[in-house]
Amino acid sequence: MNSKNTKRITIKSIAQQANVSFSTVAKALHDDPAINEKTRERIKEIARRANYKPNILAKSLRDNKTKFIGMILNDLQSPFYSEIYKAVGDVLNKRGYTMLLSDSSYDEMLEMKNISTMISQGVEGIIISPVCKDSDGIRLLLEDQVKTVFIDNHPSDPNISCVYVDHVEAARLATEYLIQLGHRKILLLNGPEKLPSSQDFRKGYANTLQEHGIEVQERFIKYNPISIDGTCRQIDDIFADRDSVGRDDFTAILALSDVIAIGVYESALQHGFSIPGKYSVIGYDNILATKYLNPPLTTVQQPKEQTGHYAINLLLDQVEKDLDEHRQIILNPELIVRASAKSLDKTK
Amino acid sequence: MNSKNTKRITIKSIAQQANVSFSTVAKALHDDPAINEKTRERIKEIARRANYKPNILAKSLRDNKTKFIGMILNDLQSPFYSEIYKAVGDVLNKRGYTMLLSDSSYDEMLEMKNISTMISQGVEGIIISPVCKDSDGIRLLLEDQVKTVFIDNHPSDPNISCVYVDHVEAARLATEYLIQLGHRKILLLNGPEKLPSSQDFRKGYANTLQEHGIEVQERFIKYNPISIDGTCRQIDDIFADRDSVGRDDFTAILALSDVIAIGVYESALQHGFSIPGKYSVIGYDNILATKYLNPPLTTVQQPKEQTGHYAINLLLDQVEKDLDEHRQIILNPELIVRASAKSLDKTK
DNA sequence: TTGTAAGCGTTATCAA
DNA sequence: TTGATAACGCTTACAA
Repeated sequence: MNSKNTKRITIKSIAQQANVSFSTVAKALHDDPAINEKTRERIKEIARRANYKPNILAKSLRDNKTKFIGMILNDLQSPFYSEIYKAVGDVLNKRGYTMLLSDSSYDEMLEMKNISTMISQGVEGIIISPVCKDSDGIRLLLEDQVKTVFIDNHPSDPNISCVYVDHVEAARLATEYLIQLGHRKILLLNGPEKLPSSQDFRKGYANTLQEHGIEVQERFIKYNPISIDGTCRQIDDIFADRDSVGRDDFTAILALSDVIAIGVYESALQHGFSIPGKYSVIGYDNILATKYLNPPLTTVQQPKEQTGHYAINLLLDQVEKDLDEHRQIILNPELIVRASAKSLDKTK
Repeated sequence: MNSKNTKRITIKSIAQQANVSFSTVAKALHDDPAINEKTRERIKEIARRANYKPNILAKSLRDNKTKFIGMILNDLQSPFYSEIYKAVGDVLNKRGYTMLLSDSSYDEMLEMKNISTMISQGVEGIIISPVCKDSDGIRLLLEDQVKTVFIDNHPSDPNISCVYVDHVEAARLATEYLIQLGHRKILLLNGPEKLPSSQDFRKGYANTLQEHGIEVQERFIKYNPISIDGTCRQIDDIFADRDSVGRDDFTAILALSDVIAIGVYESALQHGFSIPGKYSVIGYDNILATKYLNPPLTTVQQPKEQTGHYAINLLLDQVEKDLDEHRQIILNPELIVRASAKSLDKTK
């Protein structure tokens, strides 16, 4: 906004210049045919020269429509999310909306604050990747009847729309594949424990082990931040015998996210172990560049762009038609076999 | 926002319930000591129970402060930008601001629209990575005296603050290194031609060649979108002899962005050439995961988080102190030697 | 201690 | 064809 000394151009200031009332200016700028063509053009010319831009806030206040859509994610930097909001942003732009973006950093308090602020700002709808199920923030969203679409997760309340990939199935796909390759001791690097996707992923992992008669050991399930550093610290603990799991207790690693998998790659460099020689590794998301890693990362693909498109279209439909109809869209994960996981038999 | 049938909680509606005037409510909610403690608590309790959230837009309209900061970038999805706005977002959050984010997609028209919308929305400042120097959008920014910080580029007008990495130097670093390795025919994959960073990068490349007595050939400088696909199409053209450059005319590739470099990796897979066997490759940005590529990508590091921090602090200082002081912060690039570029001598 | 009124920049209704 | 007026929700003198 301008410095205090430069005053804003408004319909009023234009009215003064044009020697008409401000409501005449308003009409002229809206091409109201009631206004004399000459005055209209004269006014529009003045507005143009002054670089007049309507104050959307004032307009919003008046007609109770802001054209703001809020987007609340857990890590703006994550390539996983960025593909999603790229897709969302494109649609928003085309349909004349503006995106308010904020980052909850996997923190329930911050999420609450973000939601609250956005409601205050009059967002017409929110796309959120929730920190956990049933947080205060989510309760607020429900009580205030804010149009909401969950992504990356299904809400426990059916009164909310959502678009998500079936994480249970994703973990099943990966675990099944590892078992086929002969792995029975699989370390699960599962991100933040409260994260809904983490819980589902764990379920898919555990179910599949059980189906194959393999015991699920809690000590094989690790919760750490989704970051390269966080992952390295976990592996460091294992290699320094500070963990209940020893370095030779497992043969494969399943990661909740490709970023975590990349953390394992970093660890491999640091500790000098080989992938998939020492450990087979499978990631999740299929983010940019995983195909070109050394070795190419075997991972489970999430349709990220699709997620974004579905989510924003669902939301905008609700917003524009003022519907209270809810839909749950479940997308399918897909195993992408590359070279970071290999058969145990051949290695022995 | 709520459905049409659910009406919003306002100080007025609370006033009705509490049987006081709406200004009493306003004061009570602001802990005005003038209000009787009992009434104050009673009012606050009603507000709490009703989940009252102030309408920030109305407040903004009144006191001409929105606490909105706009961020306009060229590709939301790019890992390069996402590290930057992660940093910006963190600061914004802490200081009570909200980020409006939009994507110009390297399109001058879109940029203009984005700027214009944001001004309409009353942003108090803008961080922009401009599509080109001297666009209409930038002119608008100047005329309206919007507090602005350029990133990834230096404005031709000194009246704008900026934070950027010296792209000329970055290209020099990379080119110098390639020349040291014995390369003299270096293909430059330089992104969109109008992009300011592209022009600087080219300059650094050309200057360095000349300093070493190597002729700068226009046909070696290619302009393509910054994407894997766009890069592949360029290499395809070369391999299909549809280009003025033949596949054996050069020994190294310098890319304006790691994303482009990754495109070359994809091409290598498709056409079966080896990196650095056939071509040495150097990228720019040092985005996530480039360290683990096969081969690890030699690239030039940009301090992205730092860029974000400097930019937002610079901007917020201007905004909050209403200063018209401008600063240009130049950050230094750094060559990161890994394994995608190698000496020519040894290959022969 | 509480209430009244004006104003922020719009839009829309009604009167002139 | 143009102008006056009220309203959106909030803050803040000022009056009671």
